Amino acid sequence: MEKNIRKARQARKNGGGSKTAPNETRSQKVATKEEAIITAAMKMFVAKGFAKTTMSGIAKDAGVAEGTLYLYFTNKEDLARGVLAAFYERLTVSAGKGIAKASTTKQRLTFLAKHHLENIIREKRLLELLMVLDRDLSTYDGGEIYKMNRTYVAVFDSVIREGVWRGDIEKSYTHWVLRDIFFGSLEHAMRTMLIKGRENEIDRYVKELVKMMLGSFASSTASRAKNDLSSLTKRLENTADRLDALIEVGSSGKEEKS
Amino acid sequence: MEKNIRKARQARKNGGGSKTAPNETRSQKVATKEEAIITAAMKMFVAKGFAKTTMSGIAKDAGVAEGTLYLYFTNKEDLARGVLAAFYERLTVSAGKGIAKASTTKQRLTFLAKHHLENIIREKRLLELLMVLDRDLSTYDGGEIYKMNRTYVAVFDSVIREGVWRGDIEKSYTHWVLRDIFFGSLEHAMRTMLIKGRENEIDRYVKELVKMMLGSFASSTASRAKNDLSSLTKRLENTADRLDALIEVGSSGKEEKS
DNA sequence: CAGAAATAATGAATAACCCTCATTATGGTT
DNA sequence: AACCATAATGAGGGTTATTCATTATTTCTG
Repeated sequence: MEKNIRKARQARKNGGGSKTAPNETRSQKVATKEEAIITAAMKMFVAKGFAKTTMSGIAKDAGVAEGTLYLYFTNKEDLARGVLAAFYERLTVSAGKGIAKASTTKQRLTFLAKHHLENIIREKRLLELLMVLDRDLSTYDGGEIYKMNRTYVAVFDSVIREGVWRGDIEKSYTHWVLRDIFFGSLEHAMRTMLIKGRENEIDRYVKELVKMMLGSFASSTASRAKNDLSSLTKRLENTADRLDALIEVGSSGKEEKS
Repeated sequence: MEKNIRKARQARKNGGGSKTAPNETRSQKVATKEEAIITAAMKMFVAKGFAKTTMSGIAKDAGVAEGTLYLYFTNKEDLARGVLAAFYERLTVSAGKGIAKASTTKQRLTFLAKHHLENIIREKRLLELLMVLDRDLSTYDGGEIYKMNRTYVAVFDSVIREGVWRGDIEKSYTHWVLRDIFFGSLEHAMRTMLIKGRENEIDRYVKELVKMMLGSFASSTASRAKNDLSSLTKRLENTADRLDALIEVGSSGKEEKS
């Protein structure tokens, strides 16, 4: 019965058509309809959160009957999962693009942090979805969001891995601990920024987080500047910074000053 | 009408009587009844999350009629807020006790981190409440949870302040950034630990987080010098290699093996 | 202490919501 | 054109948060 629709659901991602064009095959129509539903749902979830979003409202906005929603998603939670998956997909793409343009570990981490923070601030309520859907943490592993989240986080992982290889990040840190520190900090920061109206301090926040993650290599060492080791460190830092600057100018024209 | 009950709600915290003793003044009775409601609600929220917790279930467990709940709390969200406030209150007390027993900054941070992580793992679903109630982030400031959260976080703040004063923590870090990094990391860690079944790695996690927060000051001077020398050497080699590569190629932004 | 006044508690009724399913519409195929 | 598998519909069932008219309880007053 609904099996065919569900199959079509997997087969999306290809049809880029946004509006319901006149000459579409049946499965294409199904795909665009699902997109319409997800779009409408995301709009409403972002605007009102999970509880206050109604299925009837989504249906109306997507231009389908209420019952139709249940052909594409088994229930409200499943629909929210679809919304989250789409969100992660978007994030993954834009994060990958940004990383490609940055060369140093510091630049990459900075970009990733800023990118993540800006996005979750813009769509704050989607994180509520994550928590609500985490209800069944045990079965989370197989789910769609989980996979999307994995591929998104993989972007970060690759930056860390290369950072360790380059010697920018202390290798004794456990990978997944670094991940939690990075994303956890940012998501918590989002909350306090929204509460306190500190959205304009994103740059400062990102700077400090990255500094902390890069640890002793990036820190000023000013307070300990008296012995040989410190001077050596400082000199090396200066060299590395100049090298970074050189690479920055050579590879991409834009980017702000450090 | 309900005004008097609400007043009594503020006046709780004093009557320690748990059961409904025969000789109670009216406001005491009200206070114990509210406690019963909050206890029942917390039990259910923790067990089933916000959405699947029903007001009728809470009422039955607390031994009151459904309508009575609405004399003490304006709605389900307000009740959840009360539950969260009670949770923070408990956390604040136990955190304070633990801090008093620890002397060094490292010990204190370690204790706080472990304490927080263990508690939010045990009562994971309460964080879902936080997110759901964050709906009205703008009005959050005046709310009850906000205040309780502030006093809880103040424990952490005092540790940090003293740590900076003692020279254990770099003073260039912004206070609230440190806070976000600390609590955000732990709360995110909780999620991944539950998903991946890594609850047994709490100690390792806490250790790394604290190490990162204390930065270069954490390790003893002797081992630090040795570590730094080898790290410096490696980093210097890496830098030199990258510089060579850069010179050879000219200004291509790509990076690969040395 | 009786009776009045104020306060607290109750639970049936209401409205809103998610979800099901019998029915109808549609697109492709022979 | 007639048929059939698939897609879409929306009224109705069951559940839930919330209200409010009514009842119970405590406190006050003369």
